[in-house]
Amino acid sequence: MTNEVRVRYAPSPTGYLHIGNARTALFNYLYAKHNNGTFVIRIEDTDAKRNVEGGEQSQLDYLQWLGIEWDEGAGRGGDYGPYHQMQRLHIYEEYVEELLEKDLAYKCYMTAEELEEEREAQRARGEVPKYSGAHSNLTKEEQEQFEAEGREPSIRLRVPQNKTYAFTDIVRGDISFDASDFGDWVIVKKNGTPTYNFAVAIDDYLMKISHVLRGEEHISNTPKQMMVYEAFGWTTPQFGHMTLILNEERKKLSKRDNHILQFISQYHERGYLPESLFNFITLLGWSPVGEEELFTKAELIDIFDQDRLSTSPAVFDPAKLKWMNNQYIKELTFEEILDMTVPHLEKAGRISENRSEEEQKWTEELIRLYQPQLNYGAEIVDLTELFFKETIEYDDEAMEVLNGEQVPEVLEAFKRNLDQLEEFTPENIKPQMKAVQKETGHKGKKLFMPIRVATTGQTHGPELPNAIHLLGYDVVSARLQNVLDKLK
RNA sequence: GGCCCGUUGGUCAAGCGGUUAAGACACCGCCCUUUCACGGCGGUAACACGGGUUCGAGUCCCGUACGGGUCACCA
Repeated sequence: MTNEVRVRYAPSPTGYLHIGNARTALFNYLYAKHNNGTFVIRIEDTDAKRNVEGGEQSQLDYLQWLGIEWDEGAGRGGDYGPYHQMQRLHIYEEYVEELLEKDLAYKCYMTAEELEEEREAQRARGEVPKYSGAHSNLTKEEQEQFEAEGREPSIRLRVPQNKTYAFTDIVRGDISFDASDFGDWVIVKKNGTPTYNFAVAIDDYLMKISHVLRGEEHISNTPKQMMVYEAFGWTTPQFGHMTLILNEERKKLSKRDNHILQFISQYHERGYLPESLFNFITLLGWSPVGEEELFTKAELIDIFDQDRLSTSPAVFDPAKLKWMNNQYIKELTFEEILDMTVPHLEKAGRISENRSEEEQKWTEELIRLYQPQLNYGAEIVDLTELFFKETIEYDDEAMEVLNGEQVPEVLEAFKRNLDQLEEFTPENIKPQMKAVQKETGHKGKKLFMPIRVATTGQTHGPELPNAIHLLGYDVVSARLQNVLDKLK
């Protein structure tokens, strides 16, 4: 037995990579890299009905996009393959045979209906539903009888009674389960494929997995897997169960949640950076020593410490992710920011795909205007809305500004000055404000806010002379006139 | 309902028997900017409750409450 750290992430291709999956993969990755271990990816595709087309590839692609690389497994090969469970059926068969021979497992011919009846009856009696063991001691003749009826058997593991399954969880410490809470459970379905808890145990053993880090929802699967190890006389890996990630309703993040973007692909599409997602997800359920929160992948690998995994669930806060992404965007070059924003403007139909040089310049100036506050690529569309609206509405806050008594005077003067401008450039526009100040005696908020609100419709917005320039003389002039008319 | 896990500000969280109970996001205020954004500074805000143990409990133990997970021939 070596001390080599080997961990795995074992997705099933029943969907796409979502935050919860990514988090599990991430911590396994960090643990492996921190300990110079091996990170394996195994595909658990035994539920053929639920597998979705392209799911596996998509998950692997997004893992890579996040910067989570694996050393062994799906798409990469290795010494312990194959890494798809459906290609390992012959392996499970051998082990099942062994259990059958040793009478540690047996064939059960009960139908789904019979089992359901049994459970119903138990519930009616106020008992916890649990397989009764009705077929645990069938005679050869009885088995043949069922076979003759055309029944297909499933195979169940004999669960030892009067036993406690205890383990020391890497995250939570000692956890134990009473074997009597479990009935003999199915290890091979009627269709011949192994069940999750069985295949996992076999594979983790054969792939020499040393540490199993997974979500808290697997705690109650652990004793079942321990039973398999026990049946074969194997020693178990170390288990560690990480906290769940919750939505703002404090429920496990589920695929049908509409408050929060669930899938990594959605963050990619909206223009989040993989580095910030990596950083952010790491801080969900784990905390570093010290007060710093922004870390590169290399730093995280270096400082990762499984003892600092937390035991209570974490609510996913999109606002903090935005902030963190903004921090990463600030490190980008302007070229990179263009790459992450321009496609969104194109897609929204705000700018043409085949832009003239002039439109390109305008676009770049527009994006530069919002660069400091940009949280994610797609946000540029909302942020810049005022530049594409025909008419603007003034909300209460805006109206309050426009109702100031100095407003008509300021706007009139400003408009008059703009009218006389030969070149409508930011450099020329700015002095006009100064001129209005001199002329009317109003300055600061009293000067700028009316102009800002009248031209942009917002009390918060981008650098004013540039915004006015980008809007163009015609629009600005019309908007100013419109407000002046209204105020009369 | 049984079993399992958890409970420090709105959220993420530090804390590992003695602290003025960190820090971050969000929120609010001030400063910078003649406005806005960025940035800087500051503020509001927390140990679920009840019993123990202890000279001393956010920290240890036991209950209660609340929250979550899981109870498949899904993974």
